[in-house]
Amino acid sequence: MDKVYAPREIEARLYQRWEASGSFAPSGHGPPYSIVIPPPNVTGTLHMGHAFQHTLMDALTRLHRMDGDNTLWQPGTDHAGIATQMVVERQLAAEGRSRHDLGRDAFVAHVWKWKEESGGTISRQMRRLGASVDWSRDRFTMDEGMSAAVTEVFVQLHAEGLIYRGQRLVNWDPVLHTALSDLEVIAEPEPGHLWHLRYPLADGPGHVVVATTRPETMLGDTAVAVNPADERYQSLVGRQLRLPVTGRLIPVIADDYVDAAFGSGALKVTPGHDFNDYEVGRRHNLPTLNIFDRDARIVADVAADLAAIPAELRGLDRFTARKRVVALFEAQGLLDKVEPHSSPVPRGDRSEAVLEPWLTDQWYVRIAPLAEPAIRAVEDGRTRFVPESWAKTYFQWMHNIQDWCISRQLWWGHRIPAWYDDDGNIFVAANAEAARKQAHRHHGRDVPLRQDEDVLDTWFSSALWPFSTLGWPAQTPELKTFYPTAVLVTGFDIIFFWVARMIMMGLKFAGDVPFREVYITALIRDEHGDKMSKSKGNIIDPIDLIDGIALEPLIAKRTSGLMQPHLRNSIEKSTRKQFPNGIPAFGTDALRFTLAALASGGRDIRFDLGRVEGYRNFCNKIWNAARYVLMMTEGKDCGASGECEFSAADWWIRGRLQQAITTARESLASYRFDLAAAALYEFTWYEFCDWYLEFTKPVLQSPDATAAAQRGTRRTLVEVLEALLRLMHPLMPFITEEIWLQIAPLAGKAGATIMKQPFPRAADFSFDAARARDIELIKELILKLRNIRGENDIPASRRLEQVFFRNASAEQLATIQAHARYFDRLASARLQPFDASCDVDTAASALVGTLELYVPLRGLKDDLAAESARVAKLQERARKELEAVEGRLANPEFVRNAPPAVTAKARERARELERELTQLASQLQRLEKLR
RNA sequence: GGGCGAAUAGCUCAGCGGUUCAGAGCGCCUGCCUUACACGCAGGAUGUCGGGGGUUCGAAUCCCUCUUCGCCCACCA
Repeated sequence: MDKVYAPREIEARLYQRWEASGSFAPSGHGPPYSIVIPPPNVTGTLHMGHAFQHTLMDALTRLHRMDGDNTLWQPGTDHAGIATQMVVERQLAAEGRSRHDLGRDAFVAHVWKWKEESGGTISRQMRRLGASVDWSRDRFTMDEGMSAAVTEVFVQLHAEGLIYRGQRLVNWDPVLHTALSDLEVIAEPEPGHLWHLRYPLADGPGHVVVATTRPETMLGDTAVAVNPADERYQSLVGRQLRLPVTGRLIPVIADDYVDAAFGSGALKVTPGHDFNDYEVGRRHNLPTLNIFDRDARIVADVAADLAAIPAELRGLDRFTARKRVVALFEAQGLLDKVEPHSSPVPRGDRSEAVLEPWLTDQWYVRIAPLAEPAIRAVEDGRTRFVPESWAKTYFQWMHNIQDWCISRQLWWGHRIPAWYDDDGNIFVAANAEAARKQAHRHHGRDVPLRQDEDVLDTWFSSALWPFSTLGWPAQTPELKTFYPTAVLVTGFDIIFFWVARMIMMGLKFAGDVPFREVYITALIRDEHGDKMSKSKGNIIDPIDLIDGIALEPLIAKRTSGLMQPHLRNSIEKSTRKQFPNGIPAFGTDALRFTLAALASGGRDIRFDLGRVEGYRNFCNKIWNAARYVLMMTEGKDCGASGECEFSAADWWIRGRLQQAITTARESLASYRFDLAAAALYEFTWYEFCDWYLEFTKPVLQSPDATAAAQRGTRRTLVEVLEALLRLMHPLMPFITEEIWLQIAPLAGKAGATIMKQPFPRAADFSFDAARARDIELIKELILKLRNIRGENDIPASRRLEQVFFRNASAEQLATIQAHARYFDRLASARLQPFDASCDVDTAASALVGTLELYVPLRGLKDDLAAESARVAKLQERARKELEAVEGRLANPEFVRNAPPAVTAKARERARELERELTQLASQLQRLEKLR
């Protein structure tokens, strides 16, 4: 083995072996355990969020697989309708072409081709992370099977009246030319203006002032509304106004929706281009005028009822039109005033284009009937959110859920299984043939049909993912075995988009909740707490943490393909500052362990490179511990033959391992990966390496140790390490496998891979608490000695030949004498019973219980100032604590009310501290006397 | 407007059904290349646990309130 752990070659070799041997496929005979992956965009690349979630899913999968469960981690990718189409269209645009140049069929074929070429990136990256997904079951949302499930669900929901086609306002993206669902709208306040416009009365002098952020929409106004209780306007309700610019007549109406305190208290009503106005219009039977075309330009060809739009405005973009309309008002003296005003502007989450409420025909899911059982499923715990507080978020949205617009005017996606005849009749069917039959029945003859041009929202197919990937609508064995899945691991950003919809669809079509638990992970942010994004230039590619990357390539990566090229310089600067030497290679296990260690219950994780480095060091620590164990045991008798004699240290480390196993198991069961990681780290480093390995040295390297004792220690060494590797394997698959393959035979274990070995159970280890107890005393004595040594600057090379102790119990005496070699080796000290040769006056001393320890300093350290300072510090500390404890004991309420165990403990502690203080005081006195 | 989080050592975070709970990593200080590991070893320093109030024998931990920061939903044109 090399002195330093070199992950790169090991990782590649092991993953290939695992995959080739089919180790990822379900095979356990225990209860089924399944996780479906949140399908990443097929065209995308892995980001830190994926690495994070995949690490956790893989840890769970490996844990359950080791436990013997019939374990499936279902992989797959999502066609990501809008995102993918945009990427491909951008590529075409770079060649000076548009999708319309190609035509629908050729374009879709083009996207498929590109998917085949680039779709492998994600799976390659997942392999680098060690993801043990069953690749043989890889799925894509537009596969035949998935598409069949989509059609089946659509047809059935339609048959039940839960999918309908309707004309209403939608969020229209005038750049992408598609409708969007409410969830895809991001509304952030943006600075703008509030224009106060005068609308003259039609039948006399005077006017009403309306305030608006969107003056251009006045071309579609069909009323002005005031609050019915607003006395200022009561006399005007029912009268007509002459809408400027157009000359149309519109009524003044009264509606509670209007806030009398806002603006002028009079609201221009544009039912065709505002969601609230649309509702007002419906209540008052107002006409709805559509003044924009699909590009959100003022309609160029003029419908009869819009004839009043002046020619000069036709065809203008809405923002140009805005300026023109304002100018027209101003020219006519109808512009009352303009105020700066900030208001939310709705933008598409993908295109970032300003959306336009637009009247169109779209397909909707009537969602309330589906939501109701999904609410109950979470209420009664059939699906449990972890952390639980996310259930509130879920409920809040579900209780206010709106019908879901599922049609998109895109080409990439599942085409809607609906056909139209020339009369506008709709035939929804699984395929064209079935639709034709329906039409034939309806008409009594064959009629020409054309299929709906639209495709479905990407999330429609995602909603079916937990059962469609398992073969639904066919009742496959996989579906029976693995549905419902055990847990969904995902981020809170898609609770509405995805989690809620899966629960609704799962209950509706698969007859049960899709997962028993939803573990909501935190969001990975950069070191400043900012979201990682391409445009901020703060993205860290998980693969770069694994392999490392030099500064220049990193800068190139972060600054290439920027949507806003002007950010280039600042990104380069901050990158140079943060990573002056690029990023070193840390290896997969270090990254995975870091991600697990960061997975506490919070919502945000600030990614800290220092942590990765620390855990890279941890990998190296494990590696070297294994090297040591191998050196000590390879080719030697590890207890296979002959009696084993186990030392106190051997028993002690078993006990500590048991504790680590228990903590790790409990932590993983409750998704506290951070606590599991901490338990493993602490056991490995602070107990196994710092203490136990050191305890083995005097036994294994000393000629006077018996063969039985050496066998016992070797056996413990290999057994504990072997179990520890299994314990760590779910989080650190590579290093554990690499070492395990070498250690397992020594521990008497056979197997081709650690992956299929049982995850340790505390009960696997017999443990003798009484035998282990000696170690606590030994550790404490060694720590005191080291403290004295350190504070007095006595170099480690200087042996403490004479350390005296007195007031030891018989048991303590026996322990110390039996373990002389531990003190020799770990503290470089020799302990002996107190006698007259010990010069107490010039000795450093310490107290362990009643046992007094003396380290004569004469000849080692003649200046006693350091020792004085050390003792004074201890005294101060003890005095403070005693004060606190006595204060508590002096309180009669405490003595009366606190549980007896607590008061007894406090009294005991007080006695201890008093003893300590007495000793420290006399010590200090002696030291001071000599100075 | 409604809902949800967070505030603990210089930094990133544990601890939050109450009495050795004031912790970890990184950073910092002092010694050490002690044949598993300098990606290391040994020793050490560091915080009125955001402010205020309350409950209690006892609160970082429970309750109220304030301040600051963040997120989600709704959106008064």
